[in-house]
Amino acid sequence: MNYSTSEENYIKCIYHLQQQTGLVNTNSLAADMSTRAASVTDMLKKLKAKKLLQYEKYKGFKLNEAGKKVALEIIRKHRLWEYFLVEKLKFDWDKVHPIAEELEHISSEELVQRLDNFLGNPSFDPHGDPIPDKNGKIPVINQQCLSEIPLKKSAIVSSVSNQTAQMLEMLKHYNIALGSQITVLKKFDFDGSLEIKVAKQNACIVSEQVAKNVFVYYVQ
Amino acid sequence: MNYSTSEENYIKCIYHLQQQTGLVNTNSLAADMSTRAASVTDMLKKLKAKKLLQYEKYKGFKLNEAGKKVALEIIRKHRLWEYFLVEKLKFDWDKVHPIAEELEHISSEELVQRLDNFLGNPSFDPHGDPIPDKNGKIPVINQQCLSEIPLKKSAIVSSVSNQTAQMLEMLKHYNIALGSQITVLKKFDFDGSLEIKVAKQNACIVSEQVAKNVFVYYVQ
DNA sequence: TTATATTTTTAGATTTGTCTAAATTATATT
DNA sequence: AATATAATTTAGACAAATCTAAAAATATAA
Repeated sequence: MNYSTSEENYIKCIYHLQQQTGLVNTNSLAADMSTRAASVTDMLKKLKAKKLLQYEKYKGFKLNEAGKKVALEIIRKHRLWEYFLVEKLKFDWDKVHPIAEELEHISSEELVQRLDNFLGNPSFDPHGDPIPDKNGKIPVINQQCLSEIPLKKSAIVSSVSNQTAQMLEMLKHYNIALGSQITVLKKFDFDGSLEIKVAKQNACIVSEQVAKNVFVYYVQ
Repeated sequence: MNYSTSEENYIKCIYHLQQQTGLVNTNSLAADMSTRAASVTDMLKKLKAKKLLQYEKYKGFKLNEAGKKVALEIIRKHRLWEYFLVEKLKFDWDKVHPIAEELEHISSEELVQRLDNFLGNPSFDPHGDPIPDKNGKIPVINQQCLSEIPLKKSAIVSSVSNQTAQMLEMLKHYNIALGSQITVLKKFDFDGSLEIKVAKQNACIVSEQVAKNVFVYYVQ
């Protein structure tokens, strides 16, 4: 089956919302898609007719297994292209999202598979988000929020949940990137800020807000 | 200015047709676009309104300078992506056209420029067609048809005008690729076929039909 | 040069995806 | 439980891109 760009954008967006909330409602999807609730209702009917959606009028909705499969294919393409843009074309990671939004709708399956191989079958995109494989299987990583790890335990940065240009700027300043080694030295109860050591640099202090958006996994 | 995928496809197609015929007529564009004459007329009005087209009802049409500039940007993207698909993703050259037809509509200018640099600023695509630079300048090559070059003169294959899978199969069999060195040893008046030597291989005979679709340039 | 054939355009319909405004259903409040 | 508020859907309209069928313009041929 082949879906329009618009259908694919809805599918992807529903997927992300239902990951958080289980059932999705019309208004939140409209907000996330920057469109009107009436337009969402129109599309819900189409996706239900195409058997991608569990949907009862006024009762909320979510993708069924077929819908999730389609969503994961789109997400796979999006993240592989993001990886390509950052690793091969040397884009800054905060610039690649809108371009990947276009590239993810290129339909050739062979293209995706060859791109995957060309890139060395990466498991995570430049933001640390997992890249589903061709069967829709998502690599899992045992990650924890930087603000919650024990003191003195060495950890590696695996993803960043706030992916704005402002956040990138901060992380660049701290010299924090995906793969950076971090140890938390002290937690200040006053404002929740942390004293951390990034790799072999001098210790520094990050705000609770920053810490809550940085995810890490343990090495040892 | 930003154009729809449909508009871009028309612009590109008009460009190719007017390269051959000067003025383009409705029916031939409809044939090349696999659409109806009425649809072409509709689009011509739009492109004229957007000041890309010289068009008088019933009198034929052609792109003006602004239209040609847009066409060359699309062709540039198409050929850069074809180069990427063949050189980096290892697609066969007869498989890449439909994928490049999709990729050429990705809008980011920065993407095109970075892709160009990543590929090493190639001048010709995998079919030997010239890749316009960012200013729309097309590299010229002094090429001649294989069927018309003098005997014993060494030449390099620069492009192939018939780009079907069938042709590719023949050329693969003869071990002829872009960049191959060819010398014509003898011309048979009986059927126009040529005895040629490809690089350091044994001499072989190609039909007039093949020879007419292979273009070369001289080395010395 | 008149009649015929071909090409091109117009008129009006259709599909997809969107919208506004109004109606309907669900939820919250008193 | 009745009513007010919020969420959702329906009805009807619109723009883009296409189509068919008919009309108009141009080209060709007797």
